[in-house]
Amino acid sequence: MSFDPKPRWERRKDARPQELLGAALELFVEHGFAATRLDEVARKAGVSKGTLYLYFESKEELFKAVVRETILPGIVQSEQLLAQFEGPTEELFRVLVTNWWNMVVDNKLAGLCKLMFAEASNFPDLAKFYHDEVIDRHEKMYIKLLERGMNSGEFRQLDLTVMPKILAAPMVMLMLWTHSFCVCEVRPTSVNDYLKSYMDSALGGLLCTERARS
Amino acid sequence: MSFDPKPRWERRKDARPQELLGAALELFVEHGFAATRLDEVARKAGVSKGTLYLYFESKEELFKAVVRETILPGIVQSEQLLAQFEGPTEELFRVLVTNWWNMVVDNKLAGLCKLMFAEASNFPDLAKFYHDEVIDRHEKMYIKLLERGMNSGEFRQLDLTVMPKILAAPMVMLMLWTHSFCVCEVRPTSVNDYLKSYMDSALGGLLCTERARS
Amino acid sequence: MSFDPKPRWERRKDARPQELLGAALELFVEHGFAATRLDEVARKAGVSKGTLYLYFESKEELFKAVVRETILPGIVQSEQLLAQFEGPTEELFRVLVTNWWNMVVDNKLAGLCKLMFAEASNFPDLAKFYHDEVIDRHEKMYIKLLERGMNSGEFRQLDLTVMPKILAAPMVMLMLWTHSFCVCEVRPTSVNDYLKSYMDSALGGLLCTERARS
Amino acid sequence: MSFDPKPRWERRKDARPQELLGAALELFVEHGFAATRLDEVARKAGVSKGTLYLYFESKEELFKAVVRETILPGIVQSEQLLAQFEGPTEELFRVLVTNWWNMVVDNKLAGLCKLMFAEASNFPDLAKFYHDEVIDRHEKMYIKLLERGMNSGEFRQLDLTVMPKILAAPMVMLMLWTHSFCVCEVRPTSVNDYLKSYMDSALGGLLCTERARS
DNA sequence: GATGAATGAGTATTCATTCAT
DNA sequence: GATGAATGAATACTCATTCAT
Repeated sequence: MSFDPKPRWERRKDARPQELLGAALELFVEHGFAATRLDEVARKAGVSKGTLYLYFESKEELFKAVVRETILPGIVQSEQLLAQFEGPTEELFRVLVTNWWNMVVDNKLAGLCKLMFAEASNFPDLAKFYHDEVIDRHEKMYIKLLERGMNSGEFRQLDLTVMPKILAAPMVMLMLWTHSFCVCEVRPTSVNDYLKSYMDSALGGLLCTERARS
Repeated sequence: MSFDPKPRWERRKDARPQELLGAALELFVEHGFAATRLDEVARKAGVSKGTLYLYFESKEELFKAVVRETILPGIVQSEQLLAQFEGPTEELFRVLVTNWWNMVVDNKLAGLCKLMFAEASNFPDLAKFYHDEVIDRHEKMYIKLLERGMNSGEFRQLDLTVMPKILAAPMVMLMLWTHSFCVCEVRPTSVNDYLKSYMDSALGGLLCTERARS
Repeated sequence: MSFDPKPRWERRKDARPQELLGAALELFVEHGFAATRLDEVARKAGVSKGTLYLYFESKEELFKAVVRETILPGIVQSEQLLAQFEGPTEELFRVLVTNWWNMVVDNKLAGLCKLMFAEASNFPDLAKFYHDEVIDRHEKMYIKLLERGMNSGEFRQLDLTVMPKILAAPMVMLMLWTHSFCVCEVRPTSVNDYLKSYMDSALGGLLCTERARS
Repeated sequence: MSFDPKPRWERRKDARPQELLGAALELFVEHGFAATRLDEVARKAGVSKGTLYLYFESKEELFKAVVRETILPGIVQSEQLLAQFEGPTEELFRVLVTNWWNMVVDNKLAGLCKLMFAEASNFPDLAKFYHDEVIDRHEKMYIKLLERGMNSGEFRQLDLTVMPKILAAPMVMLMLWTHSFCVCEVRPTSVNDYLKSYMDSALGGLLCTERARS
């Protein structure tokens, strides 16, 4: 007969950081940086408040770690897709968009994106990081995409300094949307309809009229 | 006999100083809700801290009042424009967009918009108000605009449940942008170029190919 | 009939700082800097914890204020005495010593002195202040005293770089004593005996005059 | 048959590492009791934090052990010196003083002394120990010294209840000095000059022998 | 024995809110 | 009405102590 005393705590050095980041991610996304209590993060992660400080120097560092750990994996995937795709640029665009949303929908990426917009001005260095590692890389991808289309004659001539932002806007808004005004959304939008109309109208604006006509 | 409709929110004083709301608006936009100190608001408005409480029940109520008071004026102007305009829908679209940005650029509307996205989940009733009074009315305007274009044969057939959001996204993003990642923007975007490309590509997606060709 | 409701608190802008400093002085002297809780200081002063922060920016600033406010008055008095005294230097010495102790005995000066020795290394800038404003001025007084005695032929030639410290030591120790090991003092020393023997031996030394003469 | 007196405090382990006490001594002296982190003590001693608790029940016990272990060796040496010395009492006094400082200067005794004055009121039982084992024994030594001088006719008649304290004061102050206001000492005192003047004036006093005689 | 991850009570500090003046 | 001194609940962070490994 084995006696199984419930230990007061467990040693989980390796698993801890991810558990803490996970709990923090969820709460930061839900309440924002300031309104998230470290007490609550600790409780959600099933540890004591002090344990947080074994792994992160401060609330701010925890926040930064959350952003860094969560954001990067997604961006790499898109970059690979762009590099490897063969076929018409229009299709590549549709693939990228679909893939983007699939990546975003099942983790907290969208919430994190909202969080960054909300807190960027309070954390300039984090904003810099996010800008350089996420926004900028994303824009570079879009530039490559547009250049590909323009070079092949599929797309019309476009202003590459502003089009990436314009093109990405409806996708970013979709992400923000689902974490801000979801609370009061009366007619929940069909994401599939949204994506379809977005891709259609975006391409309508991108494609050469010559081609669009055919 | 005058009809006196009960307003949605109650003016506690007839002479409620706009200075308080003005100071609060600026600081809320600059620092966010949580990081804004009432001390600072009072100082900026040139009153004592206690005075704030003569006019607003709490920090939250002050925030709500700021949003409510500041947001509405803008939306009316656009609605009037839409109702009165005569001429091609394409031109109406360009006028609306230009007007939107002009309205937004010289007051704190853009910052307030960012603030709403950041705080919506913490203030459900405010989110509801914002959704109903701003987002929804804005979407209704866009629906009217699109219907006008579709009815006249200028625009192709569009999904009116999602296109308003998609169409507005680049404008909303422009507003968010200028209050979030401005701190680290290395290549400041030309707003004029942005608006031009936005209108061109949006119309490219909206217009009938037949017309777009000509 | 007057109704006398007990007010939740009283406005005492002018009296507060002294009350706070008084309470803080007593507790700092009793427990040292680190072991003194601001909670307790506030309670002793009859205010809430927050009130402390209306008058002092931090625990450290409170500590500094306590030292500054309490120390200086005493030193001025001794300086005046030295400047005005007429008569033999030996008598001046006895007057200064007696006066010193009288100043010290009825307020918390002695405790503050102990405190400074204990905390000096933790508060370098405060140590500097104390050194310059208290120790140094005190030494200058002793130098004047000794010079006076040497010039008049009353005192023998003395090393003025070290004698002030040596001469003051028994007095300083007496102050420290009463605030450190008082807790375990089995045979309480008679201060009068102490002062008498101190003055006698300081003036005359240990040796028999017969022997000293030879 | 060996007599095994129960020691006043119990060694918990035969091999109780002196390294722990050494590291603790240094840090306690440097930062004071409260500001010394056990983390740091452990790191300096090259052990883990938990290990400290194998040897000492608590931070307080560690502190007490540090004081007890460090203090005693010094005092014995002086006692032996006093018992064995043959020659004039004046010379014995000079030998004792010189020896005292030599003992103190190269270990942390002086720092520990300062520490005791600072913390005595927080550790009454430690204060008692220090008082009985250090201060009292020291005073008894001085009493013997003075009696020796008085009996031999070298010293004049002195109040033995207070003179030991008075006589020791400049030495104690020298120890405190070097660990308190050293941080802001502008004109560093020469210890040799200090000791010389101390011994001279203690023995001879301030007054001219000519005048003292009369 | 030794380790160091985990704990959680404790404390300085902040700031929205109240209310005596 | 206006003020700003006073409040005290709330919270980030620390660190002596414990105990699973």
